[in-house]
Amino acid sequence: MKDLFIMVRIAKTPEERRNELIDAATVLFLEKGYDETAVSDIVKKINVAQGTFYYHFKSKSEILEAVVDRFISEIEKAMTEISDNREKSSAARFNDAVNFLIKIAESSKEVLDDVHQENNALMHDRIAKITMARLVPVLARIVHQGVESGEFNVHHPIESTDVILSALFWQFHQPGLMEDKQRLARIKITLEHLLDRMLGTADHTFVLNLK
Amino acid sequence: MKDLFIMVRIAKTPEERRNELIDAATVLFLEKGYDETAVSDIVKKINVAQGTFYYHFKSKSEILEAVVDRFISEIEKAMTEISDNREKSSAARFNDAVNFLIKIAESSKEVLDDVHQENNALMHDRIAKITMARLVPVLARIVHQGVESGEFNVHHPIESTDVILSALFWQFHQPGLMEDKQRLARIKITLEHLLDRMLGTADHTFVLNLK
Amino acid sequence: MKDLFIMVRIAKTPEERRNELIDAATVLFLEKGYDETAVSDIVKKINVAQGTFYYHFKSKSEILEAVVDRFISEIEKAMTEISDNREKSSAARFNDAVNFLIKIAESSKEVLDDVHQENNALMHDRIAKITMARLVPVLARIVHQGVESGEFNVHHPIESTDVILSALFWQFHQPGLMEDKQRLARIKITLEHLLDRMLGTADHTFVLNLK
Amino acid sequence: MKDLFIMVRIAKTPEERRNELIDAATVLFLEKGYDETAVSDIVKKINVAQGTFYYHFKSKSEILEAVVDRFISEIEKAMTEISDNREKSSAARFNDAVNFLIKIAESSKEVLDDVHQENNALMHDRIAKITMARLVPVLARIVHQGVESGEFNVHHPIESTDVILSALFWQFHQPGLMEDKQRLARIKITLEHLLDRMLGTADHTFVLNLK
DNA sequence: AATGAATGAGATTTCATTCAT
DNA sequence: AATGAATGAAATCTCATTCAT
Repeated sequence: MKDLFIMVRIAKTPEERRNELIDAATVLFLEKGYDETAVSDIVKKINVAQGTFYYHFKSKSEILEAVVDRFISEIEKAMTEISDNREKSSAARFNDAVNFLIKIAESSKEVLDDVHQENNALMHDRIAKITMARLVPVLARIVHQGVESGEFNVHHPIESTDVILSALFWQFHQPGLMEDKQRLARIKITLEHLLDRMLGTADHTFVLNLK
Repeated sequence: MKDLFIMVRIAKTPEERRNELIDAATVLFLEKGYDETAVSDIVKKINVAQGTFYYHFKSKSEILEAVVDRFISEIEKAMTEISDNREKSSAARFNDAVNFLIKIAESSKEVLDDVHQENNALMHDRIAKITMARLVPVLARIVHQGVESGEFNVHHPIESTDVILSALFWQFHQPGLMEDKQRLARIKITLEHLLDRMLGTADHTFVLNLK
Repeated sequence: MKDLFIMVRIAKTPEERRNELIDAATVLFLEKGYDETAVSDIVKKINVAQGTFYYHFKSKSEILEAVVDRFISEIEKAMTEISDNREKSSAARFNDAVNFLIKIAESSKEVLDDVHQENNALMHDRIAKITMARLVPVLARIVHQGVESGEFNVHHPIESTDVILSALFWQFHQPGLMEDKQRLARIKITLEHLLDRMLGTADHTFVLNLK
Repeated sequence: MKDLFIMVRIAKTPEERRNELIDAATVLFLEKGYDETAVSDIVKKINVAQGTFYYHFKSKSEILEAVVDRFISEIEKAMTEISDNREKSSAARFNDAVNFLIKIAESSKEVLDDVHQENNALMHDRIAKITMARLVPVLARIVHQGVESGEFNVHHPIESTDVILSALFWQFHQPGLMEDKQRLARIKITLEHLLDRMLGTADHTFVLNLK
């Protein structure tokens, strides 16, 4: 049967192919984790030959880089938009930012079942580290503005943002969190409260989209 | 060279051998990461045959379990001691607990160079998750007592402890943190300050051993 | 816990232990096949140490020998008894012999599920070959006597017996045979009929216990 | 020596390579038995890398399947040809068929020395079972036609064929049979005679090529 | 007679990467 | 740009057997 069909060779622009590969890899890395995903899985998913992969990427780890980069760029872009929205107060923008992160966390939870979540330590770790590195400055700017406008009361904006973001990351990284509604409710209240305290805002300034 | 000598057969009690193996594995997992460590590396390190490993552990992942378990048991034990020290105030005990975690983080940093730290995502992730799960209750008890004695002002002790611990974990997980002395100093001040705010204590209640 | 009990060392006569080991091995070889059975399985089954095995048997294959030998000796003994029963006609004794083989086949089918039956190729093969070698003379004697008494009409008693036995062996070796009642009924009639023809007896001389 | 040369990479069509591998495996399985043959033996025999094997077969057992399949297909094809030869009587065709089986048995005996024959229990068993399943219908058809044309006198063609074939298989499976010329002669006469009786033909209808 | 920890060879399998076409 | 067969190193795990006690 295989012999009856001539494998049609579709040449695309390098960028198109690269993106297809990154798309496939993203899904697989999320589903099965980086280590558990073979290069052969990636190429099979978009029906190209093994060699094609190595035409576009030097190695398997290079595509991880690309996946992570693209993922983060998207987040960063959205975050920057939120941060640049001059129509909202600093507190409102900070609130938006946090809720955006929550949305991201939720959508990736949908892809990852608990069993596979562990396999993702590597990718999650990378994404988290890089995201932190890139997001902290953006959010810190909001904080800084908030301090200047008198909305926030914070000593070290950058470091505080760093600490706040790490706390958020960890919380949303916990498996099963979104399912335990009672716990989620307590976490919501706690986080909102702690944000108020850490940023020196009045109670109930922040409202997280956790339900 | 190795080939010229027939290995001398030294029988030990299973417990001894098991511990030797766990010791070796711990070091290697920290140095090179779990995936990058082969069972053959472990046995070579203590000069036993490959089969010896499988006499004591059913699989490679079983020894990871053992490594993690032992690591955490030690931490838990120390933490419980700190927490049970009735001679100190809640704040002092909480302070001790945090400094103990810092000490652990520092000593594991010594083993892990930055290059290899990434390989450790899996083990770090496991340790972190389990440690959190086991440590949160212990620390939360301190917080709870502090609330009762009026030292702390916290709404949800467990959730707050969870958030605080996650923030700490993340901070100390950051590569190169301990080397950047300036940043470290700012982080120290920030964390101390945020702890005060989150726990509702007077400024400068907490003093972290970060230098 | 293990430390609290002192493993009681029970010394038995070599013959007792040997037999225990053969018993265990027989069951395991039937259940899982020779290759799939580890020496460690055998010793675990009767709670003795690995070394004990090698005190009684030089090698794993030696115990297979022993298992097969004992199995066959039992068959041979029963067969000889049947064959020596001077109160019955040759045809009746031959009939008894065949039915005895059927009984053996049935009882081993009970132990072996179809999945594992394939693993038993080796043991079955051995048993079959040796059984044939030892049983053919015994049965051939009955045939010979039957020829002399005029009951049978056979040219080469030994070779004929050999052929008849091989046919029987194969038939009963077939997986699932005993379950397919319809087929079994046809096989029964066919075998009875062919036996009559091969031995030159009147129709319905032989009645096989297949139901 | 081998280490000094880098293997030249020769790409062939999957079918070619697959067949090369099956060829090599067939010989080795016959010579040493399935268990005793390592995948590394197979690839060494045709000078390809270990990985090449797994590019073409999912597992070692898959190539056993392939070996057996090909073996049997060849037999089946030849048998069908014999069976379809309308120019010969049923008896003549049945005779041809039996002689063809004898030829197969003889040629495989050449490869298998007695010592290694035992290792082949698994493969022989498989081949025998499958061959029986596929050959019985073909031969039974001849028998059936013979009954209709009045050449044979048989009650249950299928079951009778089954019994006859099993007897033949076993006989030719016996080690050393072909070497013991005297015994072979007696077996020849006996089989010829029993075939006549079982199929209800006149004496000396069948002539087996055993010498 | 018995113990059981230790041995070590060897087997199957995976997979990132290469390269001739 | 793409193909896909081939590579080969490396890894985990099994198990018959040994041997000091």
